[in-house]
Amino acid sequence: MAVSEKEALCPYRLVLEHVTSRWGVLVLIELLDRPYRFSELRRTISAYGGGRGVSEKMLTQTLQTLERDGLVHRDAKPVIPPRVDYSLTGLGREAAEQVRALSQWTRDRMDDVEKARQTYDEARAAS
Amino acid sequence: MAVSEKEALCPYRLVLEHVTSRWGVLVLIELLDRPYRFSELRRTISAYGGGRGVSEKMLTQTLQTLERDGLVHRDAKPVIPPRVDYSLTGLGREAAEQVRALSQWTRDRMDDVEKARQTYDEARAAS
DNA sequence: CAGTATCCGTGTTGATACTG
DNA sequence: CAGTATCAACACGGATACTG
Repeated sequence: MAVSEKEALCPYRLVLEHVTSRWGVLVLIELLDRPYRFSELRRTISAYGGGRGVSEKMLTQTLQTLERDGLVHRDAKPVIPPRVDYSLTGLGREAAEQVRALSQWTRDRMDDVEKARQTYDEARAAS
Repeated sequence: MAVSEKEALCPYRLVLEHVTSRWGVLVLIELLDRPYRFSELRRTISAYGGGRGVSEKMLTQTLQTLERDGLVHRDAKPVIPPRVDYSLTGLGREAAEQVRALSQWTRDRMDDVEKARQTYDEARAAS
């Protein structure tokens, strides 16, 4: 997420980093489908593949940041046990769509990238 | 950039992180305009605003990663003093355009974000 | 369930010095 | 000029324990 001295960065860079942050990307993409509850979101994202999932802490942090930026809407129902639904705001939806597009592109071009890597690695294996 | 255990992440997530990494974003956007030499790129990006600039190390790392992924082309001329030009590949240009779009969107919506933040902060200042 | 608070390992970052 | 190598700091991310 990057929160430290990045307060010193130009504001828009900051938002960009929130949006493109490790978990920010996944949260936005998931919420594009439908609203999610906290744990539900956690499970879904964790199952996403690769490394282990999000810690509660990181998911909380990510959601709070995105909420503060006005991209995510938090709806806490005053019931017991607690129930909180997260969804995208209009602003958030715009961002999420861009992110999804980039993510999609990456998947589409994966073959080219892998090929490029192979070429690169072979070239320097010949040292 | 993120290079550690992220080797364990699904490959496309990895590329996505390269592309959206702190300096990766700026490199791609700058190279969209024209080719740059190493130091030139370093100065331009550093002047970008906010925090201090890229360290040589980080710029090198970023460029190497992007080159390996086939997004950036490195043209090292065998002269003294050394001269190396960096430019986008076709693949890189596609990525860069997406990134620029996202970056542009962020700038455009900055006002809304700032407003949202203010609202958010005020709401919780009333604690 | 949905968080908060705290602590700690480790990776990423960046200064600095050096090389071709 | 265009890097590489080394080292130290610090922030990030996660595990754990606790709360409403």
